[in-house]
Amino acid sequence: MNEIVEKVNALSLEEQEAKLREIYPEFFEEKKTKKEEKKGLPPLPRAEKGKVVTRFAPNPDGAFHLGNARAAILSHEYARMYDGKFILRFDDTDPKVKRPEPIFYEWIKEDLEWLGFKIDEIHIASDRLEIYYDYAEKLIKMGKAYVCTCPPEKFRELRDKGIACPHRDEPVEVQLERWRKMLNGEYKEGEAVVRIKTDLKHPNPAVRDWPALRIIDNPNHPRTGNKYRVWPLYNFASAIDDHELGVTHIFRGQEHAENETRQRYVYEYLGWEYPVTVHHGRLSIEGVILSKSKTRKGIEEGKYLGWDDPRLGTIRALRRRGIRPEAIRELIIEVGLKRSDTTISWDNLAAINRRIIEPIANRYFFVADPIPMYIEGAKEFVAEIPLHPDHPERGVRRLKFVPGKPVYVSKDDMELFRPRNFVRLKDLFNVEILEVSEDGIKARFHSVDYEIARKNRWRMVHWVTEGKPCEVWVPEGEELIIREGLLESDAHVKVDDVVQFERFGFVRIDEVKDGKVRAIFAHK
RNA sequence: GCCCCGGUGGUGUAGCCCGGUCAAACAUGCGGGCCUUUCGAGCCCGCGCCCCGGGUUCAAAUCCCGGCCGGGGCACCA
Repeated sequence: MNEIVEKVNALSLEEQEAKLREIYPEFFEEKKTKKEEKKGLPPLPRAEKGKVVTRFAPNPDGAFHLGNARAAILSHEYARMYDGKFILRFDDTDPKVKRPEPIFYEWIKEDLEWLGFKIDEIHIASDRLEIYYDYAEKLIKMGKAYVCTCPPEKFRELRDKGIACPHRDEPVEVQLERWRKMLNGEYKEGEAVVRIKTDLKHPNPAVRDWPALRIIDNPNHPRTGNKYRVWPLYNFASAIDDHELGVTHIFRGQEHAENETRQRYVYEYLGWEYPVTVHHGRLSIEGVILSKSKTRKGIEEGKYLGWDDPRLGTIRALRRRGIRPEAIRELIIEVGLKRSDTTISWDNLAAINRRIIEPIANRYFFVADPIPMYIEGAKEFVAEIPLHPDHPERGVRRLKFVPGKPVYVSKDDMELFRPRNFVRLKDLFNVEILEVSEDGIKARFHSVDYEIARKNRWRMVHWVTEGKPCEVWVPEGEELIIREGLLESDAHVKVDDVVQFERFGFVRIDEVKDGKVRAIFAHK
């Protein structure tokens, strides 16, 4: 053996390769295909073209955010990749703790569509309660489920010891009677629960005889009101529906990994095949709160302006900032289906987004915190500046300089305005700074030629003459900074435009009202 | 405490299943240069990583064992 290895090692790499080609040509074939698979998402196990069915099952108790987007985008992406079907299923079976709200059913659908999803089917769990009841009854009849009336603490105690609760092994007729009492309202909330039988000695106590349906006295559910008092829990409704709707592949966060173990019992009892599951890690974005409960609290306390507050990580907030759906999609695909948690940085998302919006965003001058600059010795001049430097065909904006009237420059450039410094007003002319005071800047016309500024390495600033009022909201962590300023008057922007304020950053126009513009900062 | 799952540059991912082509690739970031009427974009150069310790092997980021660190679950929530 060693001898052979010695021999092989004695050969040069080329010789080894040549020999290998001779005796095992397939080796090289395999490598080629491996390389090609690298782009985009990896192939899905047990997936057949035309037969893949995926679903996204959010609880409509809050707005859709970047964290949820991972499961949603992966599900949709694979459905398309395999010419399959993508289902949106609202998991609204908790009218109490995680109470659904009507508006979120709409918003989630809208947000998915904005992301470019084609939704093949929509199902709502609260419409399907009777299906769950049928299966519950079926499982009870099979002796695979029972009605437990132990107080929760009592049950937990027994469960941890691996002991059956007193109701577990009672005859089916007794179970059915109790099941009817649950449905009839003869038990109050908390008095009875349907449990799925599992291995009582399962190493993980959390999976032992898990609860499948419980009672809620006054559900006042936004869709079904008080029609139903018995509600399925997540694991039960989800297990039934994934099979009923023909789901073949499930994408969900790793926090659900143990739920798979639980749900498999139902599949085993009913003789169903469990879908292929992919558990991915949690996705968060640097410095942004995604948690629905924290977001809701912040809104209630008045800290945030709403679910689309630009500081938030909801899809609506990102959209409002000028993040494009393709950028979000690209980001999620890049992060892929890794099981570990990932915290992506704003830089990362911004870089992807910038590449997408840079070619479409027209350029304008926005002067934040304007300071007047009085220029002596200059003649009237109209600056004609392309809307986009790489696309002259889009036309120009015109900014007119009138002698005797000041131009406005930004306080952000203050360090450049020192007496005897030279600066170029971009696309206008070069000036020498004479004096800086509280009232403004005094400057003297120097020359028109750009080459002069370039050769002397004079810095360039943007400016406006008579701008229109404009404010830019700049989210910075928990803060929302409002920059007041002037937007060049020839900027014909409308709501939803994504533009670049030169030397300031990319923004999305959020509102144009009474001649005043509000923009939201996306990124540099 | 019990039960899962992870750990590759500052950040995100590829490679791990099937050990050698990996002194590790791509993107972003940072530093520098070129170019350019945006200290923008683009182009070029540079910086920087296999959690630790053992083991198996001619050969380990890759396989095995142990540790450390991180995440998740242990709800009549989803």
